[in-house]
Amino acid sequence: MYISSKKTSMQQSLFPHLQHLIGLTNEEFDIFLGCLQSQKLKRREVLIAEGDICRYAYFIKKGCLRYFHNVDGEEITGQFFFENGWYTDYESFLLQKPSKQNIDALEPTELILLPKSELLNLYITIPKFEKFGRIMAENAFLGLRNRTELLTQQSAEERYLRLMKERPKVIERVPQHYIASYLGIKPPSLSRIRKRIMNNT
Amino acid sequence: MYISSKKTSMQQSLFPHLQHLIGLTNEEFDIFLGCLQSQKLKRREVLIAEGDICRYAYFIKKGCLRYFHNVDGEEITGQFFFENGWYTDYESFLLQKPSKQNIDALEPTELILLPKSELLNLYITIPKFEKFGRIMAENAFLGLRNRTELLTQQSAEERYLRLMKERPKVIERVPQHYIASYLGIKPPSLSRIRKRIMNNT
DNA sequence: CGCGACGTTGATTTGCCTCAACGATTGTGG
DNA sequence: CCACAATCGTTGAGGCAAATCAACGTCGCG
Repeated sequence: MYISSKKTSMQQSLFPHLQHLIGLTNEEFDIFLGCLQSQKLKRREVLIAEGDICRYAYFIKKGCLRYFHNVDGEEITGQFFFENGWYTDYESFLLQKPSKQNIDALEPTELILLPKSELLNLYITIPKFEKFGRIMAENAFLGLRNRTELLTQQSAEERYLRLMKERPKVIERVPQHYIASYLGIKPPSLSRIRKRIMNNT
Repeated sequence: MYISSKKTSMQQSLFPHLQHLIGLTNEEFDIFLGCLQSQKLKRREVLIAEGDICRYAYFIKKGCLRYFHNVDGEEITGQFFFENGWYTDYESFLLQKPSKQNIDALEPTELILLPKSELLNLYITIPKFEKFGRIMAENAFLGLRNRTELLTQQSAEERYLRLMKERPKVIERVPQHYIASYLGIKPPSLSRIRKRIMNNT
């Protein structure tokens, strides 16, 4: 069986991922590959800035993204995304209107890009991709629901403990002041909370 | 053209809604109608309790639903839904696992029910419904995103002002202590905020 | 080296919570 | 029809967690 070099480089992560999701044939996967582009980001490089229109869904091959928005000149971090997951700015991507948020890379990051226009074609040529789009939306929903639930947790300390338990990757790989922002508090407060936790164990 | 009495009663709200969404033919809409059930709720009646598995997507024909979950015996209100919109407990509906939340009616409410099993059938028999499922998920996502954004707003007063501006229906129709819970504060605090706003205008 | 980014710590302020008491309104049973 | 309870919003007093403001130490990097 012929396997393109592009496919070879991607199949470690993307192919099994999609295989699992919607059970593509090799032929269908080749069509899919034809739609893709790729992009690398340096640490701190901005992928989407506020006001941009998001025209891609991104598969994170390696690295880490975060999104944030500005309120009164202050960055509010909304979420972190790690390798082997999809990310897109749903609101902008779906409605093709200017993004309210910014996305940047916290580490050197490698992305695979699926343009919206190609996705719309895939919906038609390979109807299975409707399922793909649906699952993407559902996952985005569940991720967001998780964070909202976290935010409604009472005290900042509880929120931090929960984050430690549920997503240790975030604690390990993300600078502390971003975590503070994600939890809805300021860096000095997070520092004190960490101190308190250290002492109580 | 033949129109069933059931369709007649529903088409004012549901038919145009779906027509707009995915452009069903009359034939397809009839199949869809065959899948539906209906249900009425009194004020305060519970639709889904924590631990239940949500087996339906609900179209709200009339009335108002809210969902909430319990943290340490306290109700945290998560969202309000009004007539002419869909609601389902996505996490429970998608994964068919026990719901973490409760849904009740804030007013006498009339619902149209679409069972999950029927929806899965529709995905197969009328592939257009994949689009329906996708749009439902997308809308659920956008609604949730709205609330999360609201919660990350700094002060409770700002959050309340924004809610007033963006969803006056909530202010008009929902009892104040539910609004307080939705904004992440306690009723006495909301009362004081309202007082402050009255004086400053 | 010198600068910027990041985390920590102290002193003070503040926004919201808690607890409690009190009207106003609505609903209900005698 | 009235008496009573339940629900809901308001108001006051006091407390606390996190914000603010500011200074300082450390690390990494051009």
